[in-house]
Amino acid sequence: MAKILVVDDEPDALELVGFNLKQAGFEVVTAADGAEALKKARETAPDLVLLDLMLPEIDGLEVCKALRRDPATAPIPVIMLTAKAAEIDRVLGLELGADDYVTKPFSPRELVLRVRNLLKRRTESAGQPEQLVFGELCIDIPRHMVTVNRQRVDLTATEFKLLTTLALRRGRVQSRDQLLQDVWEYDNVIDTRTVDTHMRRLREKMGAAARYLDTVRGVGYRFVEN
Amino acid sequence: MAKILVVDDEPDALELVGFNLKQAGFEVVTAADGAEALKKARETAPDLVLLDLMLPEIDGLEVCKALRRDPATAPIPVIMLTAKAAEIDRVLGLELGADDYVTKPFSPRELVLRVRNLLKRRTESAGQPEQLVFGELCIDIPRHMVTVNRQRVDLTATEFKLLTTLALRRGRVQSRDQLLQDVWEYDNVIDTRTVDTHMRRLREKMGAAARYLDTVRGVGYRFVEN
DNA sequence: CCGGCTTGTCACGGCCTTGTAACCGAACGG
DNA sequence: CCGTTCGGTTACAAGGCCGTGACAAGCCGG
Repeated sequence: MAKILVVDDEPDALELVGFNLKQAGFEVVTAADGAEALKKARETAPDLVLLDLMLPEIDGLEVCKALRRDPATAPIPVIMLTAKAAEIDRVLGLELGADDYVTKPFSPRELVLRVRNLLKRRTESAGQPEQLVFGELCIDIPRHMVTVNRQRVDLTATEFKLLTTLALRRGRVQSRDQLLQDVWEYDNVIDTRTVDTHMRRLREKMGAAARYLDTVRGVGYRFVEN
Repeated sequence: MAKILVVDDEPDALELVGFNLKQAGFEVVTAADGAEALKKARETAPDLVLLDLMLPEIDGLEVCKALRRDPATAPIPVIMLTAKAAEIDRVLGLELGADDYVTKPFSPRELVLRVRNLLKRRTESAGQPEQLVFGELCIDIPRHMVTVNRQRVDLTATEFKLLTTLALRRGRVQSRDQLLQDVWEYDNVIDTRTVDTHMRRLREKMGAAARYLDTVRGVGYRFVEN
């Protein structure tokens, strides 16, 4: 699902938070101090950072500021973890760029809820188009529905994901390996020829609209407009 | 249908507006000055106020402001009636809380149209609809009641929430995880197959109306209209 | 304290999806 | 013009997904 960097100097807290997030289906990366946090934030490109306010050496607020200064990590939302519920700290944290805060002790539910909310807000405001229309072809992502000439086309889950992945990166050629990563999600046990079979099934089902699916010999596939 | 309070000091105008609104099927209450308007607004709880800008003693703008100050009348939409088309007045009126304005002389059609539009906007923006009707299926959210072909269907709390969650996001496919989040509220201990069991129970109870509950293999469930 | 209702889990089975292998035509390079 | 490589096509077996029935634990009213 989403990758989360958890920063806390107490191993117990790290363990607890990590466990709950993993339970909720998140991928978890940890860091024990500010320097490590900044390093891992750049290296692993997490979708969200859970940052303890109280850290040795570098303060949590400093880490937050540093994250914001680095263009590579600036857009990553930060949730501050703090034991003090003091309003000053909250405001300060928000002013310094934290997107939300949770006070210790927190319930796992609350934590997961905050994380999910923040991620949802981000992805929503990132605003991927919900509907892709190319001539007679219409792809409605939330409805999981594809039509060609107003006629419904029945696609399986994998076929749909393959089509949308190509359509969202239209124009750009995607290698089979790339597609396996995006559509099959890092299941690199899978043969690259599998992609070909799925492309064939897609083309067969899409009839006239198959012309949007272009093969680039020796490289991969691409979605062509027009 | 809806109750409308018309405020104007000229009896002729009152008569004219009242007649047209009644013709259009509205219930009409009248007031000849600001004091009476405020009194009747509190007493009769109209769905909308049609307010002349030029009033003796208390100005229309003052009446509008007063309506907004009183919590009992604050949410009622106000349409301002004015002879001067001056932009300043319009902005002022809107800033002071009027929701729309109509300039005199106005056509009855225009007036009724504005009233209808404003009422529609209000009920729509009042957030979620209270009743969802799809052919033979009727879901009454505040009453926690579902009927199919005018026949009551007895749903448990979970079943009802599952149905309304799907119906409110109708069209969109919801993954099992998403449904667990929305219906079971972040109790992430629960098995995703539980959703299937509840869907089965829902379908069983809903008889003919089960056709609205659509399975999207490999993805989740969705509520389909028609 | 009992009995019924709600609710989460599990096992079973059919069907569809899906990954892979084999075959073959097309493209490409020399 | 031929050989090689790449990708389209076909067929198939394994496995996943989901509907279904059954069941036990929890909860609540009587």
